[in-house]
Amino acid sequence: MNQKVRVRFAPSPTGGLHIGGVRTALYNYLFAKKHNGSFLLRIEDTDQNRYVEGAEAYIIEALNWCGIPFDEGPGKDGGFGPYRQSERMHLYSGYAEMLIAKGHAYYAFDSNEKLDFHRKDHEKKGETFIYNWHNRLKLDNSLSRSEKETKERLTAGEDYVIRFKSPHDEKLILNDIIRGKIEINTNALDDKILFKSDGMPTYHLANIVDDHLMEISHVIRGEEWLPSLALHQLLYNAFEWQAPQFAHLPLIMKPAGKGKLSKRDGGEMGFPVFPLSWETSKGYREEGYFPEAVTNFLALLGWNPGTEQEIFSLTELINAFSLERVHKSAARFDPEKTKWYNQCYLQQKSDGELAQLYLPILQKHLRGHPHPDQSQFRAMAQLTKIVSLIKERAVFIDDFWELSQYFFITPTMYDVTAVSKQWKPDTPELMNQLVSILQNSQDFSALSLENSIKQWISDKGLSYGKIMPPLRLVIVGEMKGPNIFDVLEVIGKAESVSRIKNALEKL
RNA sequence: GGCCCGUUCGUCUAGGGGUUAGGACGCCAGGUUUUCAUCCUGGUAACAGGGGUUCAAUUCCCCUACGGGCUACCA
Repeated sequence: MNQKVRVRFAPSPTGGLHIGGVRTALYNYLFAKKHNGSFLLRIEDTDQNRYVEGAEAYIIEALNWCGIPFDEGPGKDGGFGPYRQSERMHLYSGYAEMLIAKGHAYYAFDSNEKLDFHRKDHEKKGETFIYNWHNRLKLDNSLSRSEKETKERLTAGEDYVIRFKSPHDEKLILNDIIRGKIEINTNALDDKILFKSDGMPTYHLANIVDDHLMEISHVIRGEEWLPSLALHQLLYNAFEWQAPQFAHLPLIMKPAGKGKLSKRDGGEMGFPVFPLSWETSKGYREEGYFPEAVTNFLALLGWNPGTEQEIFSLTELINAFSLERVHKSAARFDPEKTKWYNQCYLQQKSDGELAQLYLPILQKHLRGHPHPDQSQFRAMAQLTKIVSLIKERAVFIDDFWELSQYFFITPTMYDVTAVSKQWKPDTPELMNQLVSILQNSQDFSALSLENSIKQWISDKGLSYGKIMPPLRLVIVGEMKGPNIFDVLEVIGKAESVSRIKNALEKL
């Protein structure tokens, strides 16, 4: 590659960025970093009607949260700005005129109503109305009217659009890094509008002009753009510009049902489709996913390095990534696997780091839950210990509370089926004896407790089954959790004893 | 309808003219942990169909089916 790699992610600020868009951004980012290139963010806000306040800030925040910040973009000028198309409006009309001057575009005056009528009329006959070579001379435009008339109507201020004059009977050979050679007959193409009557360029014009001006070397975008590739190539040819290389990414499909993943699927299907919450729809961040997990599963959705490795840091992804190994076929999104990724990343984190993340959540839960020993559990060392005991059961940090609440709050309810199964007539007496053993323990460490309790069990000729399950039941409240001796050590002698006594009263 | 793209276990995928078609998620079973979970071991399950080409096709070509995208003065 002799040209400097410059790629762009070019969303339109119409709402929250959905996860497919994040993947497109990610692939652009990985490709740029892999080739020491630049990753730009360009805001394509040429459609005033669909503009949504706050969407741009959302996109930037989402990219940053994912750990894939852009090198150039709004607020980060790299010499190719501005990066919002609304701030580049002065550029586009000149290029549209240039195309007209070269005979590659023309003015068209057809009203929306008229075109709608043609479309409906064709539809009735089972045909499709295409505005192109076969009928453009029968329609109302500068090709079908005299130069004089066109000029008059333009100066009179009549509404017009500028259309691209798609060639007739040409065979176009397009190239896509992922899909290879694609042949298209230009006869099926329509004369796309490049410049709207409101004075705004359409996507097609603005996109090509900006990609050229910003010296974009590779256009990496979703497959929904594949049908426009011919037009875009034709535009580059018409301008006599060198086109960038193209790579069209496979779409991400809904986990169930038909069609591509859309912004609405999140709420309906019970998993996030947004990186960050957007309006009423929860985001991956708010649901407790780690950004590393999100980028990891997204990267592997539609691409893989050909090895059996599944866990990749961002740096590893950069090193391993290549567009050639991106798939051609669409991938169905799998929420279960995304959870698995999160679980992997959670297990990889240190107990101390997890404790830090848990602390605010814990404090929220503990509010309004008076506990005599609450202060001691706020000590980070203690919390780190608790986290180390429970984390293997967790997928999200939020799971920690459910998994550890009995460390902080004395159980008041006992699992009913466990009670009927474990609480025998002689259990209270045995528990009483256990209380005195605990009370007499000088060393309340897990190891020492385990020794003395096991010693007692074997001295008395008791079975573990008579002691251990009921002990867990009275300490935890249910038949779950880490090693019971570790739990005893953490909650301490006084609390351990009082929990047994509580249970003796209640059961 | 037209144009374009695609098709390997339920899902994500590896592979590629001769393989016991490999891995991961999920699911199931066993082991460990006297609990739960983790972990380990094993199991389940796939080349859409039909024609070619070839000594040989899941792999190459064609057709069909199915899936998907586009078909706006939206991106």
